Amino acid sequence: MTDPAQLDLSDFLPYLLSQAADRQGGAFSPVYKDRYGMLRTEWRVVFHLGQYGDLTAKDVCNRAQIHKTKVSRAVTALESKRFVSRHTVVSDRRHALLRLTPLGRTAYRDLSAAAARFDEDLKLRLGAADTHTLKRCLLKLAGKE
Amino acid sequence: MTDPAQLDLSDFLPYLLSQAADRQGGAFSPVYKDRYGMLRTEWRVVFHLGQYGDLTAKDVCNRAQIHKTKVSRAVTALESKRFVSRHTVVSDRRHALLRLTPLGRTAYRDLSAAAARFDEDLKLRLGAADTHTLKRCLLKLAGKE
DNA sequence: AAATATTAGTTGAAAATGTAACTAACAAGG
DNA sequence: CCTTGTTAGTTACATTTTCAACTAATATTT
Repeated sequence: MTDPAQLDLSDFLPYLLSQAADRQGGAFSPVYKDRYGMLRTEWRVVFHLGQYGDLTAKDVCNRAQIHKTKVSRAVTALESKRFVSRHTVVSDRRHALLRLTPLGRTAYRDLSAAAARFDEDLKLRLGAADTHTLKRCLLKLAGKE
Repeated sequence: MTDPAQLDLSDFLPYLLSQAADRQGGAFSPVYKDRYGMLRTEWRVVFHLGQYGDLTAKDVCNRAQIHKTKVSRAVTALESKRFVSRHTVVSDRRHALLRLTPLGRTAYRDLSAAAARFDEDLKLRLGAADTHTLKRCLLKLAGKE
């Protein structure tokens, strides 16, 4: 019933990517979920603010390639959990800079340390050379080469 | 404001994986969406049935690592669109084998050919050697080594 | 064979997401 | 200024996903 003239499932890159992303994303999610009650998008916003300093929601959208409605909702949630505060820009009141609160910063440090360990672990499993190639390919496929 | 002692965002594998998966998955989705009005899970079910022949919903869940409720709803949709038919197993009436209809088989052939072209294209962009390493790594990360 | 446990699959309610329409603030042309 | 256009961000509504409870069929235990 199989059709060898066609593609092998385990050879289709979008499928492999999504399987690997689901699995690894799922393996990491308990860290931000259980420790801080964050959703994935919230954790990403925190990650970006921690890495790049204060950003507007728009900046986060552009850098992380997340839709503005998702970011908007994540920020609202992060604000109500006191991880992030908003600061309207006086010179253009359409913009609001997002800033980690002390609580948010603590969470960021903890989470990014956990992420670094997680990543280190994967590197050990894959080997340095393959990890390097893998990340280079993924950057390309993510459209950020 | 950045924190170099911590992890670089573009180095965190789960993040890279999800970015690459989103991008490539998004690039392929118009194919099954526009041509056959399928959702991603529906396309995956069709893909599995086309590749491995008749399977139960449970089989699809196991192979594709999709939750049973998602598969159940995808199958209902595929059935109403006449891509798939159900066949209760007489020896154990809890099971129902899923089978592509002629329409479903035609769709599968078309889609898997499109997928093969898509994949071939990516291979060209990444190069054969990197593609090979990439897929090997992804299989490992997907837990299917 | 009756009671209990498992397994396949479905369904309903709640949460999350996507799409489109919206508001508010600024910019630019007339 | 005053229409028109653009940009940042929110909100409303429809679609999807998730989680938990459920049904139906079979297996197991007593």
